[in-house]
Amino acid sequence: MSQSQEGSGGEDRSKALRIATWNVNSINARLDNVLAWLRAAEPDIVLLQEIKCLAEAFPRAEIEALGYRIEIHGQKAYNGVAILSRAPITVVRRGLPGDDADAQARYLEVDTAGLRVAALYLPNGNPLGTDKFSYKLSWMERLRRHAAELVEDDGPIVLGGDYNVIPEPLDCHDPRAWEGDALFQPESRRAFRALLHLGLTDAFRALHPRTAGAYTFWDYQGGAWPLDHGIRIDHLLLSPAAADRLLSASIDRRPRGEPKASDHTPVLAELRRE
DNA sequence: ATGGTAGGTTGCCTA
Repeated sequence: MSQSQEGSGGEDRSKALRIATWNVNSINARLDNVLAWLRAAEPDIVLLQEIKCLAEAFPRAEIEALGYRIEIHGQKAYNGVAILSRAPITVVRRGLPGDDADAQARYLEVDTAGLRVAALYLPNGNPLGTDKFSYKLSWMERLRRHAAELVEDDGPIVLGGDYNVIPEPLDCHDPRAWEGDALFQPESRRAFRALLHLGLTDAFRALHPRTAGAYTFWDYQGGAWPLDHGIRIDHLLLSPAAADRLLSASIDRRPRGEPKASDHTPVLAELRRE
């Protein structure tokens, strides 16, 4: 039997499924950067955060022209998440369950390409001692409860986004500089670990357990990017069935160095196709 | 050193 006869049906079937998350800090301010990156990186699924617009203001046509379907949970000026996929998308829910009074657009969950996928933009939580920090912690508890329900199903799930949590000292240039920050508080880190304890896998850290300097965010202020004073706060968390298919995980630093860059850069994972 | 930069509902809020 010729090897080349096996798997006839196209090279695409053997290529990995590429899923990315990127906080773009306004999709309209970032459109040229996003289009260039989509062409270069060729992801199959992209989770976007901080689109900062309602669905009707999203630059849908330009992104659809590159072959993506789009679903949006938008908000004017603040927050907002979207999911792009080369495969058909079915929306499961807009908004995180657990607080009907919460109007902030930070969560979108869909089925696409045989996966359950959520794009999330976790509250920043600064400054400490305010309702912003308590909102962050209550949002994380809502996420934990919802994720616990999701993982009861044995299917492949990807919960990706801007978690606004530095999981470990290894994930920042100078841990002392972040001591008073909501992103590095013991409560925030404990709530992140509680997600891992549900059986979720941090895709990047699982494959690069000791890699330092693997940042996804560099503040616009203080020369953080040229000094490489970054933090790793954008994460792809995988259910066991998704983690079993994990082939690679990486951070693409190039977009952060482009003109008019977002302060975040994309995180990518490759999953074996079923 | 409570600064600095960037985006949007801009002379203020969020990050």
